[in-house]
Amino acid sequence: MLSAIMEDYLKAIYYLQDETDERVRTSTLAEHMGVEQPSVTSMMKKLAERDLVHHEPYKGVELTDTGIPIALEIIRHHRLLERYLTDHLEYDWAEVHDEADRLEHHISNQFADRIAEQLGDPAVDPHGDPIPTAELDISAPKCGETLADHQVGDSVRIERVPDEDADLLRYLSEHGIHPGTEVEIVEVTSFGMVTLDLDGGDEPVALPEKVARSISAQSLSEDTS
Amino acid sequence: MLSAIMEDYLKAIYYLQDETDERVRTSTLAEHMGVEQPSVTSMMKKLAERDLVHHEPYKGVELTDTGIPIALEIIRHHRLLERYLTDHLEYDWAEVHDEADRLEHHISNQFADRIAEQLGDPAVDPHGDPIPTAELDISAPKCGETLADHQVGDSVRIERVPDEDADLLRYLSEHGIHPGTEVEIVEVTSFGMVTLDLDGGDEPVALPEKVARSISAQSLSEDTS
DNA sequence: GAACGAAATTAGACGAGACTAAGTTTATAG
DNA sequence: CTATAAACTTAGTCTCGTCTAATTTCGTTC
Ligand SMILES: [Mn+2]
Ligand SMILES: [Mn+2]
Ligand SMILES: [Mn+2]
Ligand SMILES: [Mn+2]
Repeated sequence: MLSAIMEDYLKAIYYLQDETDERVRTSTLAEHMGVEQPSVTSMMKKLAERDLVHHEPYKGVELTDTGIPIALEIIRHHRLLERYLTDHLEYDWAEVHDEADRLEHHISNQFADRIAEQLGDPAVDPHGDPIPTAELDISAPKCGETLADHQVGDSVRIERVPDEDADLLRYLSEHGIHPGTEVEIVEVTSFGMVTLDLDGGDEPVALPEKVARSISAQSLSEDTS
Repeated sequence: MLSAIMEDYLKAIYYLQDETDERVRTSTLAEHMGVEQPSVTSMMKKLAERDLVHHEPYKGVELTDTGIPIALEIIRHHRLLERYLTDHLEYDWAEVHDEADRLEHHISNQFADRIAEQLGDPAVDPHGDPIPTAELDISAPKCGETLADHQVGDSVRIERVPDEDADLLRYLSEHGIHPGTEVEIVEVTSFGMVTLDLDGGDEPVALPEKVARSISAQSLSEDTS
């Protein structure tokens, strides 16, 4: 019924809506999809026509109750595929995003359910993002705190990393940083460089503050359990 | 570079060319693709433009040396996917064709190579069709003899079955007929009904002659080895 | 070898999804 | 409360892959 392109728009709206909790703006969507604004406006009309989004002209769009489960279905496909590619097909986590971004539109729900079963219904994808269940329940979207929100001296556990920049992912995995890794923040410079010490020794790892702000991390304080 | 649709045309031309060894006619292709003739003509122009087919107006098309490997790549994807779906994801062989027919255009060669490796580089797909290697070598396209070519009393081994009719595949597997099954032809009626006896006992299986002609089968005579 | 029917091609249109250029609306500043 | 810049939408065009209707070519028959 829906084209792959329409599905990608719905997915993008879901992500952006999740981030800001406001209506998603045409310009934001255009940038995220890599198209010009008029393309977005025209697509929003089509999606509104089908009751998948509510479009308030000049104000932005949001997913309707019909649109949300469709977006979640695609996100489920995407994240299950990523998990499957890394766990069963020896893909590097830096390579999985593009492959999943294509395949997510073309696998059946049956395919998704079968690989979920093979994987033992995993809760998160290789980058730490939660995988919606077959009933499309999704756990806590995003826990808020990032590496940049902590102080020098804090010990934190990496929760999730952004999955779209392959170069960054390669850099991170080369330096042993995955969801689950425990690190201590050892330096934050005035010019925006964050340095981490890995639990497992080795060299400290430096990250631009912009990157630090894109990586979720939770305090390792007493009340962690 | 090529759209999924273009790939499907190339694949169709390969199949049809393989069957008849002549140039493929516009009408044949139109029927196979489920489109009208002018759609085929216009697509053939585009493919000829890119040197993937040679189009002799009013006579038909054939794949060029550039077009053949592209068709074989898609066929490799298709058959590997079918094998993978049945062997690793518990699909029934009647369900795999449609899923593979979509995914074949969207998986990378890397994905294909990885599942080939996991499967141990299988030579044939679940329906008995040969799988091209990563170097795009393909073994004996089609051995010629079908169930309908044998006499009453002959014992034969099923080599391959057509993979596009899910109902037929369900019927065959319910009656224990797969590539590798050994059967004896026990009756051929004047009104086109072929009856088989399975090696493993049970009831005889009846097939319309049209179906019998679509199933490859090799004599189990002495010189089989 | 002319005529006819089948097969193929050309011509023209449409929907999807993109673009550029031009016109509106909104928000913000003075 | 008006002026202006940014954001958004509208208008019109393009390519892709399809369609129907009209025309051309081929192969065969008389
Ligand atoms: Mn996608
Ligand atoms: Mn991911
Ligand atoms: Mn296909
Ligand atoms: Mn097959």
